[in-house]
Amino acid sequence: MTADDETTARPPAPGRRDILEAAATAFTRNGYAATTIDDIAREMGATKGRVYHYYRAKADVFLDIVTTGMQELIDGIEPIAGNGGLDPATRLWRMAHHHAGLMMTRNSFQRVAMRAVEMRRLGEAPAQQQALETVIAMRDRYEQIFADVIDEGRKAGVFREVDSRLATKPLLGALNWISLWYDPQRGDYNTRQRLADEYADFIVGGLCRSPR
Amino acid sequence: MTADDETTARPPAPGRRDILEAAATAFTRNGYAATTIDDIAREMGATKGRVYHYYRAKADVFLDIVTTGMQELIDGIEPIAGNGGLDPATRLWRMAHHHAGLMMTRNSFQRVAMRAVEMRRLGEAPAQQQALETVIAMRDRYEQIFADVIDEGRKAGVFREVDSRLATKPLLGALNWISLWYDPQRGDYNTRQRLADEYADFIVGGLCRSPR
DNA sequence: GTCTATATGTGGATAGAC
DNA sequence: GTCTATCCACATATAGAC
Repeated sequence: MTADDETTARPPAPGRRDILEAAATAFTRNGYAATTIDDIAREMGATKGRVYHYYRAKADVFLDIVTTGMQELIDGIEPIAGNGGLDPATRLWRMAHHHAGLMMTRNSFQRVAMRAVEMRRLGEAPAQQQALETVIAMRDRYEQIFADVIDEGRKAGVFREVDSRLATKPLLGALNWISLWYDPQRGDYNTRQRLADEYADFIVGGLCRSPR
Repeated sequence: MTADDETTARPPAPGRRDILEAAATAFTRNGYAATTIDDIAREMGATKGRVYHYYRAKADVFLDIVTTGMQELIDGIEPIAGNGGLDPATRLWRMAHHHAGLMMTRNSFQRVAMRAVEMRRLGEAPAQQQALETVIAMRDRYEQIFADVIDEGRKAGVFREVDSRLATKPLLGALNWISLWYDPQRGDYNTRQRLADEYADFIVGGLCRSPR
């Protein structure tokens, strides 16, 4: 294991943290293209000199938010998916529950991360293009973790006969959509838990064999 | 019923159709803010003079796409929701199926429409701001149509005990997400039907009483 | 109705003071 | 490490020819 493992993003350095938080908030408010570097700087009570001291370009700030967000997702569900002591339906329920939670508690980062995946290009720089494709690859890996658990449940007979890879689409679509409508200002711990419960029930219910 | 009914958008005039199609394609590719009027014009083999002959501003083009897309959604499901001859689960299944279909066959319009709802502002002009809020209102009405059918099914005992309004979130989230990953270039009629079937099954299954 | 200029504002990125 | 000042490219929107 090297310190520069390609498939694992490390948390951002302390100096960059404030910038990422401010930028995530600003991107969430107005979207990537409509957000200016001045917006980001103003969000943290500074000027753009500060931003450009830590990042070469706006796209790099964006990519750092996105990879951080994706890594948070992966770190959260991998231990659940790999817990062989639990049956597949329970694991899927907990994975969905955890994912839903992150969409709320880490709303700005996750909302920005969700947007990145639908982008095709992110500018002229080939390095940034490659970074964007790395993010897409992280998303694919993430979907595959869900697909594997679905396959286990299907073979065990608890889930319907579905194409597991395709089945992740409505499942994660429902969950990801939370990042678009949930208002992080509102709601306490309990309401978030109840909401995540509802989502997890809905998702596992949608995959289980029909009662008829 | 007046010709200028506030709650019903009419289809765009013929001269505007080409512009909307081109703009929807361009917005889908690069997003609203990153798309230039030149991009839109180039998309239809013209120059910006043409666009500005029909629309005062880029935001107006955007809003015309969005209201058209939302109206297509409403027109499609209202007759299904109002069909008293069908039980609630069947109606919900068909509504979900139809919605899924529009996300694929009308991908560019629907993808742009989905984006509008998450926007808070769309520029400085108050008229555009008001138009954006009208779109949000259309979305709310649309969600309510689903919520009403869910309530019927809940009272009839076929659906779980859920907050119907909240239940529309995972349901429509799963469906709307299609617009983000589906590639309209690929897939024929049959594959679209199969996909819509899967989604409708998943959604109705997620709301039905658990088999246990 | 559609085009080619062009006026005008704005935003990403850099240079260099402190 | 943070700031101010500035360059330069580009995009919206307009004016006016055809």
